[in-house]
Amino acid sequence: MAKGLTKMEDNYSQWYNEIVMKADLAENSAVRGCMVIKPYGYSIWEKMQAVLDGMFKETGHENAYFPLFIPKSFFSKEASHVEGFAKECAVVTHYRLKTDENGEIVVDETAKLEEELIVRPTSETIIWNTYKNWINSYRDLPLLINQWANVVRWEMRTRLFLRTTEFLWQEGHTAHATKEEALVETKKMIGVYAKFAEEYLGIPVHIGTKTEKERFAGAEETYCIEALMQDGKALQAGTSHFLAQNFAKAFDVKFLNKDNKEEYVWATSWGVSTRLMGALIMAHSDNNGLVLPPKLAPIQVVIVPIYKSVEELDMISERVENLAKKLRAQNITVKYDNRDSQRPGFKFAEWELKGVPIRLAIGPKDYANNTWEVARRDNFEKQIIADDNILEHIKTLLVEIQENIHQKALNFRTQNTYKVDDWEEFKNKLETKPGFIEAHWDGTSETEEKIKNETKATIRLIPVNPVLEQGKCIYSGKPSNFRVLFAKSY
RNA sequence: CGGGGUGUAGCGCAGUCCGGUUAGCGCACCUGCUUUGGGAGCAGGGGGUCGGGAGUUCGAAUCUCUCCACCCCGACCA
Repeated sequence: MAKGLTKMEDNYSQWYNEIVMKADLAENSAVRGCMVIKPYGYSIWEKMQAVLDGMFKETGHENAYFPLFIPKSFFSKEASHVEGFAKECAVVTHYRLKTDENGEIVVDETAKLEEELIVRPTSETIIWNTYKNWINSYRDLPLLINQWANVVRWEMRTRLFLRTTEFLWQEGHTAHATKEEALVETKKMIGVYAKFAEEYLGIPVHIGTKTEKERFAGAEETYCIEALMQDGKALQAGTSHFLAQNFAKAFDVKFLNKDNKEEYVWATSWGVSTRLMGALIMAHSDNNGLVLPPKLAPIQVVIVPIYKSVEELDMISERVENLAKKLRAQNITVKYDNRDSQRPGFKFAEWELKGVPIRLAIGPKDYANNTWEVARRDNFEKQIIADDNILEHIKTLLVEIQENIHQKALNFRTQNTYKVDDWEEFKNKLETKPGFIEAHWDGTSETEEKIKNETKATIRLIPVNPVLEQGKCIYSGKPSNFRVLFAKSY
């Protein structure tokens, strides 16, 4: 058991916070609600970015960059959009400081902005204002743009990675000639997110649409992926919105079609954020610390030497460097932990805390026998492997660990997903064994609201292709044709 | 933003109620020696705006006011 790490079953949120900090992923900063992402944590984010960026480009998107500031007036152009974000905006009102008579630095009241600038909470408005100039003809469409950026949402309560005032994300903003094409894009991108979650994060996700209440401000349809965390709460891991012609109308973005007729452009937007870091931590980690899927681990293999003398270390180091070179040639990231200041046991514990998938140890015995001790982070199994086979073994093992992590998460989700048809059981499950609940719903916002108020559970999503079956709404008893997915959520 | 809690060395804490030597302890850090197959031992050493500001007092980590930050529970949200 890791020293000083709170157990997940004793206090889940404390366990989470400790992993984030002890594994050197991030820490709180001097600014309320804003975190410092530390190098180890940031390198995981960089890996996520690289993979996602590649997937966006494969699907025809290009990167661009739009301003951090948005004129206040832009927000009022789309009614539901402003309503959704107004309560959590940072506003820039002045552009100068001065030293007052007491030598204090104060805001120079004479330097007041004519129109306040909003620090973007999301970029639909500034982007659609720009698209107006870019789009004239159907030949300019589709316009497939993504931007990597930081955004600010002034949340009341923040948590490292899960909800910070400033966060990093990507936001795709596409423009299309037809509704059908925009809908295809919306679904395509939620598919990209789901593939990324399953294959890279190793997190199984459900795909579906949000209810009207939970929909993005300004969207006509919101697709989402939802994942289950180890405390039985759901986490929205990515969203893709069909914005219809709402923003085109708000910003007057029209194009001439082949028949020389003016039409409004159809829009989508989609995003994932550093919240994925939170998902990654909460989905896989254990009481020994972080567990990273090999595909996203900054260090895939760590090598710890065991020695008694400098001569012994030199001998071992030569063999280690030899293997490290071969591993790097296969694009496997290796860390040789030859610090003399720490003993092996300390290093073992530390690299487990940091989630490194594979640990190799080599001491005099292994050196003499031409072997390596191989330990996996996901299930703690140890094996002695001959030097001749070590390269192939590691390659296979990395694949195996990636799969095993995903499988474990999938098993967990299966064991914590319940079909419930009785209201009392519904409430009881949420209190005693939270997880996903598949239940019938009458399709009304009133019922959704009442269920939320009485149980804290929300409809996470409406399945894309629901299994049709006759049933009765868990709350109202009214008829329903399929089940929706309920859970308590982050 | 409402309720509760916390803030003393890099980390974890004692001291605060009841003001009074030079503010302690453990881990970490530095030096040396011995060690090294699951979080080493001994010896020596360095490090403090007691969260910030103002006030009460001969004297404040301790009392008062105020501001800030963090944690937990709600409401809001990715």
